[in-house]
Amino acid sequence: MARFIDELKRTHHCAELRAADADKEVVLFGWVASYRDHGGCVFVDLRDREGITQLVFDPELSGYGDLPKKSHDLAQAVRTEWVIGVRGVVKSRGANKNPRLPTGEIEVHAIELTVFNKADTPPFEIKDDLDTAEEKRLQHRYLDLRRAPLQRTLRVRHRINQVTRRYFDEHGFLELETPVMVKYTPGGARNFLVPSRMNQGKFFALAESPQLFKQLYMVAGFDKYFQIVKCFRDEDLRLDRQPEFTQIDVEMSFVNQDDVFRVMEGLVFAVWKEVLGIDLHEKYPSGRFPQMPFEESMGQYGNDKPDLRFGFPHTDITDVVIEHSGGGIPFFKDIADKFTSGKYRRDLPAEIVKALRIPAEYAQKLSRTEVDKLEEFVKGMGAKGLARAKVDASGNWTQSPLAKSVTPELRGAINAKLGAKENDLLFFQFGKESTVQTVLANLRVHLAKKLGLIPETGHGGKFEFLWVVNPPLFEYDDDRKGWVAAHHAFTRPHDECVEMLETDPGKVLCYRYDLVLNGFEIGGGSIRLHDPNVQAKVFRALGISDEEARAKFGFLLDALRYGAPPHGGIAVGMDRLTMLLSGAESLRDVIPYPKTQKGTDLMTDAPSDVTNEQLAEVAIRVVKPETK
RNA sequence: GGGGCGGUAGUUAAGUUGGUUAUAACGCCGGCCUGUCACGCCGGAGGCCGCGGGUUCGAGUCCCGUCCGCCCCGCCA
Repeated sequence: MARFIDELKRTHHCAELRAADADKEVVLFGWVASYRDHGGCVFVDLRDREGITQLVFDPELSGYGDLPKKSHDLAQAVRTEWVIGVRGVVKSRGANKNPRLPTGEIEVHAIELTVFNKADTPPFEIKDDLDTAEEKRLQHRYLDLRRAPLQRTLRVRHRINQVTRRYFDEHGFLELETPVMVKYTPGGARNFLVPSRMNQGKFFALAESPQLFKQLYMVAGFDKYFQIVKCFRDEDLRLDRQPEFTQIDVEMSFVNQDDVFRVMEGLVFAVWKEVLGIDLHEKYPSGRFPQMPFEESMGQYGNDKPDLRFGFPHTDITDVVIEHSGGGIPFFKDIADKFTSGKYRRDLPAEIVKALRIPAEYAQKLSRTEVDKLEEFVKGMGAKGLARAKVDASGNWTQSPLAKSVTPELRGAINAKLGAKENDLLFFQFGKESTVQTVLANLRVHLAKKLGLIPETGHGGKFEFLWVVNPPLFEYDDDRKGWVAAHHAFTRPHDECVEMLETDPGKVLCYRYDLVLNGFEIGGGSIRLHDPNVQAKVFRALGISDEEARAKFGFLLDALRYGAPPHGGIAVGMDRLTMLLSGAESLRDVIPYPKTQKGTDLMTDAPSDVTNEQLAEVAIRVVKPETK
């Protein structure tokens, strides 16, 4: 029988003891966060997942177990990150309280010590405000996770999971599972492939989402489903994108878009209340989040996930430029001519001109050098340059490459459309629509950060929720010169748009929606197509033949014919939600064991080579890339 | 696939126009100290300057290549 653990059980955790516990005999287990050797006595900060308790090794009291009696030897009793157990007596600290610790009123005078395990000096200190490179932290993630900030974050994840389960259970949802190993389906995100040993030469895909299976649950009559589920996408990583991530996945029958919104708003309100203690009713008294049409979002913010914590909307001035035949500016004239000659159409992707107005009060905070540097910033995103203009008292443009050539008429019209006033700063982007949108969307956020307009997230943070609604069902694919599904081919078009499926597919709007928080898309979903006739029309508009549809989605199409209820749902990015809720700056800070930007795990060194024998079992031969 | 930033003791950084012994702080080790809690004081150890090649009398520093990490575009909801 070991003395500690077998005989001496832990009585308290390290954030538990208070003045009222004075004179109790206690047993604590934990890690040595730090020690302070005062020659006679030694102070030790003992840490577990709950907090810190100060231990005192005093030669007057000690002498049992691993705790030496002589003061000189006490100094050697423990080292940082050793795992120890202590039996001792709780004592008030009297005048020596530490107000910064919850347990600061007391300390535990150690009588008996055991060293469960010694520890090598860690590669970085286990402290809250660490500035060690993320690369080093990921190599020793178990040590990084020992730090309080990450422990707090994972507790937030835990809370979100618990609140989610309780919320959906109370609202009549069933938590049902779906396969991770699924049939490969083309389109959408790239799948991770899993070779089948028993069916050599064939492959499973890791599910990029439970999409089809949750719809089949609806056909089966389960009515309300949810799942907290891992999903996998073999795409390049970003700050807010990991190849393996968690979704709160939801599907409901007999609902419209607004019904889905209400359920999800209820969940978000519950999570904010229980995790952050924030009542979102103060900001959203109706319990509802605002909604914005997709088109408006693209027009004003250049993307479908606007950060509404600050202003700076864009303005599309293509029409103004066309009206003035380019207004003396060669690049503008070139674009205007293509429209007047009929080469470009306003209803198809083309070249556009957009402007971003920074009001004088903010513009004056930007130095000329800073504004010059923006040129490099936008070039990194594919922009050819960044035309700008400072507006003077009489509406003239200064500090601008456009100032000399622009006609007073166009300048006046643009000023009027933008509401430009003295000392405002105008930025212009023109060219391919998608590039202009991306560049200005990022420039808008970049400037807001530079100007300090983006407040802290997390506790006490500012939260701006938004539903982006009614996007087009199709988007134009310039390479294929045709319409392709903007999301997937099973989103329900607005009823009044159904007849335009054949005549004017670009104008067809659909019941698809994204939940946006502070510039991040934290959820997305749609009302699904349950009517086989409309489904057939959508396939036709996409140029998908019956055979092709059958080959790709046969089982779903079959299912829809056997009595599919009207249904719809949504998936919330649980990791992003945690990131925004906890104020973390990266998804990697809220995922316990994340991948690097190259999709590798620095701790386990995955992915790794496998043997030829392993490959032979699954009938795979590695063909080395040709050497140059 | 493309653009940008970075890699120097265990960690974070400094390192001049190329110049002889590569600095500092924290950490670590040893000594002293009974009220610290970022303890204090004294001393010490610790370097493949990411890797490979080149230029040069001489490279942490300049050039070429390459690997790794991060941010962005493409891609992806």
